[in-house]
Amino acid sequence: MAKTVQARTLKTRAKLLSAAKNLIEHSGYEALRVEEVVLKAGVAKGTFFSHFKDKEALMDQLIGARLSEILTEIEAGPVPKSASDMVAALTPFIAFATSERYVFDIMLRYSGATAIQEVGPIAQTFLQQYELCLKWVMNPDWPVRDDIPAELIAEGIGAFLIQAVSLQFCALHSSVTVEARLEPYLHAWFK
Amino acid sequence: MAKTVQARTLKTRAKLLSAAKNLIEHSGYEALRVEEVVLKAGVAKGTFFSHFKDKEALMDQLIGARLSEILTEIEAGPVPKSASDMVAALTPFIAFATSERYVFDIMLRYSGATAIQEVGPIAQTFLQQYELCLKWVMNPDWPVRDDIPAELIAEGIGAFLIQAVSLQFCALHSSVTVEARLEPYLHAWFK
DNA sequence: CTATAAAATTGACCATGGTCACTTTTAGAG
DNA sequence: CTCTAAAAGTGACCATGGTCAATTTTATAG
Repeated sequence: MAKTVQARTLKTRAKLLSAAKNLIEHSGYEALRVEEVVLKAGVAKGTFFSHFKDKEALMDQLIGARLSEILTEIEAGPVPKSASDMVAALTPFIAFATSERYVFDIMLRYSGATAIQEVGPIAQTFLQQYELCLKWVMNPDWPVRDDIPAELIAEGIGAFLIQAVSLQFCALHSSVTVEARLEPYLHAWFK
Repeated sequence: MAKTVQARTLKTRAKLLSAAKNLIEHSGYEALRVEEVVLKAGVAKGTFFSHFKDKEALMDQLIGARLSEILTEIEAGPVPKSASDMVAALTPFIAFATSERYVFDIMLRYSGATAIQEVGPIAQTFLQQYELCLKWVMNPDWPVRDDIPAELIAEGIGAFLIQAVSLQFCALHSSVTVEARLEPYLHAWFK
C-alpha cells in the first residue's frame, strides 16, 4: 500500500492549527500550552506530536504564516522612494517582530533552515523579505549606492532589521523606536 | 541584621560553576543538565536555583565569560588594517559562536539585556565587541568611510557578524565560511 | 555562651514538553 | 462484504527545568 494521506489527517491538523490560533489570539504566543491546544482540538497529546515535530514547529508554522501575510501586504504596496519611506513600509513587520520577545526569539532561531535541506515557514519569510528589499533596491530611480551589489544591500537590510529589533529589546536603548534606529543604518546604503 | 553574604555562598557558587564547566568541557553546552551539575557539585537542586535564576542564567555567565576572554585576547592583538585583517582578527569569536547552535541561540537571546536595567555577561561582551570595533574604526589610518559616524559603523559590524553567523547555520549557505561571508559586508564600510 | 533572626540549603513536588507501545480507523485487494 | 496492512490516534509514562515550605547553618546582640 502506498503512503497515502487520509482526509482525516488534514482535518485533525486543521483542528490543531485552529485551536492554537484561537488560544494565541486570546493570550499570545508565549502562553501557548500544548496541553490546551489538544484539549481544545479534542485530540490526544500524542496526536499533536505526530503532526508537529515539537511545539516550536507549530510556532514556525503560525508565526511564519503571519509574517508571510504581512510581507505580502507590504509587497502589494507602493515601492518606497527613500530610507524613511522604506522604514515606514516595513513598520508592520517590525511591529509583529517586537510584539513579543518570544516571537522574535522564534524568528531568530528559525531564520535559517532548521533541519538540513529544509526551509521552514519562517526561513521562507526571510527569503521573501530579502527578495522584497532586492526588488526595491534594484529600482532604477532608487538612490542606492552602485558600488555594492544589490544582493548584498538587500542582505544587509535584513541584518540591520534584526539588529534594530534586538537593540529594541535591550533595556539600554529602549527609548528609541526600532524605526528611528533602522533609518541611519539604511542611509549607509545610499549615495 | 544587615544583608550579609556568607563565605559559604561563594564556595557553593564556585562549586556549581566548576562542576558546570567540567561537564561542559566534556560534552558541550547543550548537553548540560542541572541535575548533573548539582550532583557533581554535591548540593541540592534548590540550591542551584537560589544561585542562578534559571539554567540559562548559568549559561549567560559561562558563555559570557568565555566570550569576554576571547575578546580580551583579540583586543590585546594588533589593530587590523583592512577588512580581511579584521575578519581574521574576529575568527576566534566566530569560531566560538558557531561551535554549537545552542551557544549562538543563547548569545542572541542574551545579546540585549534580559531584565530591565540589568546587563548580563553576554550583553556586556556585545558592548565590548562594539567598543573594540569602534576603536579599530576610529584609527586615523583606517580606510573607513567618513560620511558615516564611527559609532554606526561599529554597530553595523556587530549586525553583520550576527547575520553572517546566522546564515552559516542556514543549510542553504553552509558551503561558505562565516569569514568569507562577513568580508563583503565589511567592504561596504570602506572607501 | 546562648538566643535568635537572617541567610543558605534541602528535596519532595509540580509543570510541561515530548515518547512510544498499543488500539482504532481507513483504504483497497480479493 | 470481509480481511489485512498501513495510517492515524491514544494516553500512560518519562525527562527535565523550576518551586517552595520546612530545615539547617551562620552571625551577632546581649
